[in-house]
Amino acid sequence: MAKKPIQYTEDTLPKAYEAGNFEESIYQSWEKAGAFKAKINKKKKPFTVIMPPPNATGTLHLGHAVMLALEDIMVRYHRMKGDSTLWIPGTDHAAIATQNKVEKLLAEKGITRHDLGRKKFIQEVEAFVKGSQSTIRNQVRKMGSSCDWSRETYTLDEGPSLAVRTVFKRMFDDGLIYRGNRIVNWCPRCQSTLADDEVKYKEVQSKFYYLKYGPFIIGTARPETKFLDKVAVVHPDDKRYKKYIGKTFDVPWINGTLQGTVIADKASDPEFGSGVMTITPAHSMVDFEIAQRHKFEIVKIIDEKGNLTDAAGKEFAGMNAKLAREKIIERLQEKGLVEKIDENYRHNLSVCYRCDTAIEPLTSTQWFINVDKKIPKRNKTIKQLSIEVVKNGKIEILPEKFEKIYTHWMGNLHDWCISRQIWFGHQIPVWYCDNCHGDPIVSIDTPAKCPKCKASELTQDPDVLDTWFSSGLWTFSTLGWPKKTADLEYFHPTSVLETGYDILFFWVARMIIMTTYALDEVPFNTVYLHGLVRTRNGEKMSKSKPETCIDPLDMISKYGADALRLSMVIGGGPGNDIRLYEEKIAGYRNFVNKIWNISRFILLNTTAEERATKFTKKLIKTTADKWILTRLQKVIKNSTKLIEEYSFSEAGTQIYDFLWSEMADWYIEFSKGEHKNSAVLLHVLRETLKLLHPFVPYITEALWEKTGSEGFIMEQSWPKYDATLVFTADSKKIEKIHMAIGDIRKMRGEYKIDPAKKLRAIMYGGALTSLLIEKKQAIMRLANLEEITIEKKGPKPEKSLSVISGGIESYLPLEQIFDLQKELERVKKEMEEHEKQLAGVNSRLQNKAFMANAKKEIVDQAKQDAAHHEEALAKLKEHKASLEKMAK
RNA sequence: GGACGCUUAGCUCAGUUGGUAGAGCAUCUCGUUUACACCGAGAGGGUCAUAGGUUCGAGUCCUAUAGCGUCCACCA
Repeated sequence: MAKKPIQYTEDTLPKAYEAGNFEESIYQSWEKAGAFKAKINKKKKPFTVIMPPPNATGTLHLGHAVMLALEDIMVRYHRMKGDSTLWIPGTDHAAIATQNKVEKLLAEKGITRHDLGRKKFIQEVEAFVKGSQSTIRNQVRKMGSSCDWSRETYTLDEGPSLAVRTVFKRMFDDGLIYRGNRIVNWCPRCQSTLADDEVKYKEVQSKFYYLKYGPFIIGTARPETKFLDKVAVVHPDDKRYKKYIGKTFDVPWINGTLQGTVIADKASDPEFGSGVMTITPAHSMVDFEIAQRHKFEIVKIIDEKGNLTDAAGKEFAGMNAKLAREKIIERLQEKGLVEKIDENYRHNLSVCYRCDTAIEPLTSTQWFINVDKKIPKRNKTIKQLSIEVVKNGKIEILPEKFEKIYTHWMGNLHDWCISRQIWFGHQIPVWYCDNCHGDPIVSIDTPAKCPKCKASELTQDPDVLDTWFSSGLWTFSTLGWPKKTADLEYFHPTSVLETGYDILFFWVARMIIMTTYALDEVPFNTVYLHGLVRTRNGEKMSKSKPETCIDPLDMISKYGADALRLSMVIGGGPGNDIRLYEEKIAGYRNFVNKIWNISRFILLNTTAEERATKFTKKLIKTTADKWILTRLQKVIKNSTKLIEEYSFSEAGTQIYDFLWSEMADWYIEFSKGEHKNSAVLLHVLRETLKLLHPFVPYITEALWEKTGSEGFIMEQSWPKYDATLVFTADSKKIEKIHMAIGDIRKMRGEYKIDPAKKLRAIMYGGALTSLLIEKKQAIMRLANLEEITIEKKGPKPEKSLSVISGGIESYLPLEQIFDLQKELERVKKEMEEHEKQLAGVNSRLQNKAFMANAKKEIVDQAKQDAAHHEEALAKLKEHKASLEKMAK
């Protein structure tokens, strides 16, 4: 760091704070000093946050920026509070997303992954990841994130990979992971399964066909799946069809005649269409479940490529299912089986959330996690465990409303399909024996030979795991599990998980599932969910509309990371979306600059010796000193409480208001006069910088150094509320002085007195007279007076403007001004205001019910208010009379 | 279809257990006084979405309605 100058001058301190000149070097010196490094200290409480790992190949967007800002606030606050604080950064391999990206790059060269083969393709992906990983790391640094880089983890690192295989093996042994032929969401483009929540819906318009099915009319949007619909389902209570239940009959159908059976099941909605539906178990989730309940045969009609199977009959087999639709309808029409076709059917089409391709539900042999099976020895399902920890408060979700949403989602969770037919990711730790084709071999390490036939020709399952499987282990796989590390023992469960509410199900729920299962421990105690960043008009920022997007990196270089952080944190709460626009960021840049200039004033007006002197109570001198110290205690108390409650916005706002409206607008103004007290100026500044540090780490660190303070501000202790620095009575006196100055300013403004004109004033201060005398210079300067007469009390000066508030009477002799009429108007207006207020208060005081029911403090306050207004009115009345007399 | 949230000054939002509405930006007027024009002083601007109810008293609690939004489920 730069050498501390003995005395600052206008030249050594620039007028404006240029974030770009400070941020990088400050971050480097923190990192170099090891200030982010967490240390285990059993005497201290741990505070642990794991960073939701950005995609290794991504770039920083506003979602990351909000996340980093909020997490850094929590982390810096706890570090200053003295907790052993750990924030682990990391990156995610993001299986499908990354593979798609690399495939796209290869496609530009006309290569497919199959041309390369698995091994070479993975090398290609890994090279790509290595190249772009450093980008996101540096961008995370730019935000000022104080995370422990020595513990950085990548989801494909050896540690997390071992954790993945270990959990897989254990779940398999516990019978929770199984391989089964079940219906899954299949993306024909990605050629892979998707989890239920990776499916999105898109409204489309299509044809809807009404077909004659034996004695019934059935409706469908997808006739190409209906070849083998042998079962018609009616609602058990539907009187129209009761007589058919259990009957079988011949149905003329696409390829000849089928034998149809009618069954009853509540899944059929009597209100919808004709109230009869046929089922296609292999290609509809609902139908699959009905078929399972009734143990019907499940035949695949469409294969993984989207083509019709042999089950469609010779004529149709091998055709693309969608293209075959018209042909099938033609066939049905020939047979007179088409009742009618609705051309304008609107419905939701399920599509892949990655590539927007229509999902084909189909049956396939995949790996699943059974969510409804009891865990051996624990006698509970993972679903039950996951619901329980939220219900009993071991995990608190903020905002609270998401607890309900979470519980509902978890309650309806189906078995989780975890295998993906892609190459990039954690390959499933299962091997098949090429010799005896026995049971799958599940193993943490690559097995040498088949345990059954001892053959060494083993083939590993080609599939990889859903990326959320490894993310689900993230709180403990980053800490070394399955090894019993000191980190794991000390830092787990983590304290807060902070992330966007859009990945509550994808990730947060998965972490709860996996951690309660594997560790019998919650992954975190609190979940803080932030909202989406939107444009000024509330639109989503989307990459497809670049004009709506704000690039956080642009904003950092333009306004500084501190300003960007504030603009995303202030005005937002948990779960609420944040509207962000450039003027807002500029506004907080102005505040950051204000911090700079407050400090600049103090630095220019103090000596190096003063800066080296420790603050003690003996150095308190004036009433104003006591006032600012009292206000400081209040803001320390409030902001601490608010941060503890996760109300970062309100905490930040209070510190902001304190510094700007109290410290700068009043205390510094007072300090320009005869009562400058360097010790208090410096003390309040230092304490406020500490309070601000979690929000705006860079400028506070820069100024900490300039004030000649020891060490880093990020390593200082969080300010403590000190009741001995609270001076309530003196504090109130100062506020009355503020009011009196405000009154004179208002009179000048309303009366349109030339602002440059210095006035003469008379003030009667009553009990505050001595303080008025003490602050005489300041009052003259702030109200722009050339002469002031201060008395305890006295007769109302003839021919003068007057205002009374807080027990101080202020008069501006009128010969300086000329417009009597205006002053009369103003006095009338002021009287009206007092009368209005008085009427309100009196109506309450005269209300017997109010007097009987309201709390004592409220009644007392009302009485005081009434007295105050009455007194003011009396004085104003007198003043008005004299004005009227003059006017005549 | 189910659940939830929002509606407060022109804009973005605060408003703590019910006590009579606030901030920032924008607008208007004025201003170079020991930091800051990325600033200072002052002003205007709200029947707190609507209609009922509880209460001495409702922006705040309850009910209904409207508009907007989000999530879940997807209907063959």
